[in-house]
Amino acid sequence: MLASVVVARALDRDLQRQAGLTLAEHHLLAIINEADAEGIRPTDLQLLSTLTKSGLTRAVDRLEALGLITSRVCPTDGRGQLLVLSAKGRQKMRRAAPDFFRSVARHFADHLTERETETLTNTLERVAEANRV
Amino acid sequence: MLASVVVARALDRDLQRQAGLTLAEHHLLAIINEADAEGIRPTDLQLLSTLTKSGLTRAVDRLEALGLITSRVCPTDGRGQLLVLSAKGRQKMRRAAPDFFRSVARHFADHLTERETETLTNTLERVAEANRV
DNA sequence: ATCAACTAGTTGCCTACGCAAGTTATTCCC
DNA sequence: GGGAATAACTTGCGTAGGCAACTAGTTGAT
Repeated sequence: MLASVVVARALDRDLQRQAGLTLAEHHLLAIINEADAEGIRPTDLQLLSTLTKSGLTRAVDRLEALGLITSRVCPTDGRGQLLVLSAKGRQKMRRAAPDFFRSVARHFADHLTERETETLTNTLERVAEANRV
Repeated sequence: MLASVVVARALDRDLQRQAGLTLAEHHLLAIINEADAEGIRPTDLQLLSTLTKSGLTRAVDRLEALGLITSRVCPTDGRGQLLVLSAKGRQKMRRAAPDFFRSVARHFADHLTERETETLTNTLERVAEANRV
């Protein structure tokens, strides 16, 4: 817990200084960025993010207000939305990437051996999965 | 990050139901409980907690208002305090312990082998240490 | 076709907590 | 021993985000 908080805080600080983004914002943008071209549904986004439904609604609203993503009603399900990065959002992510990678290396990855990284990834994925409701 | 959030949420939910404590509160109480008999200073507490200075001030205030800890001015440094568990606080922790251990096992520990636990502990301690400012 | 049961998101309300700027006590230096 | 520099908290302010209750759209059973 301590490690996760301390790393999150460091990444957040760097991101805010270097790209004007919060770690949470950056994370959502990253997930959306890697998603299908026609967009991602908030429900699917939630599975990959650390936010709850309500938190996600508001975060998405903010990102949209910032002009970094756009949303449209899902054509196959009128209740839902499809989210995509705007041009501005894609640019922001592209420009933020180098600094972000350095930041992750510096605050996290550089402190692990390859073997440890592998163990960490495996076990923590399993733990996360086990607690998914 | 996802694993830490998901586990924290599960522990928090269980603790609130079973002991009426949040995970953050429980964690602070646990640290204070394991500290020296004459008490612990907020500054030292902070090193072991996930909170910042200001967050800690308020959390301590809340715990004191709940009657779970008591504070007195540190005799050797008038700027600081010494925090100890009250009788009520010690009782609370004692009663919460069995459920809490089960909760930790269920949501976290049971999903790891001994070897993995060791790796995790080592690497994450190192990471936390590296980011301590 | 209709109505119940479910699912996707939203909103009201509330609280914890971070940041940065105070305040008071301490230490250090000359 | 007096005054700058530092340390230990505290406080004002702002915001993210959780919970629970709501709305609206979808599905499934009869």
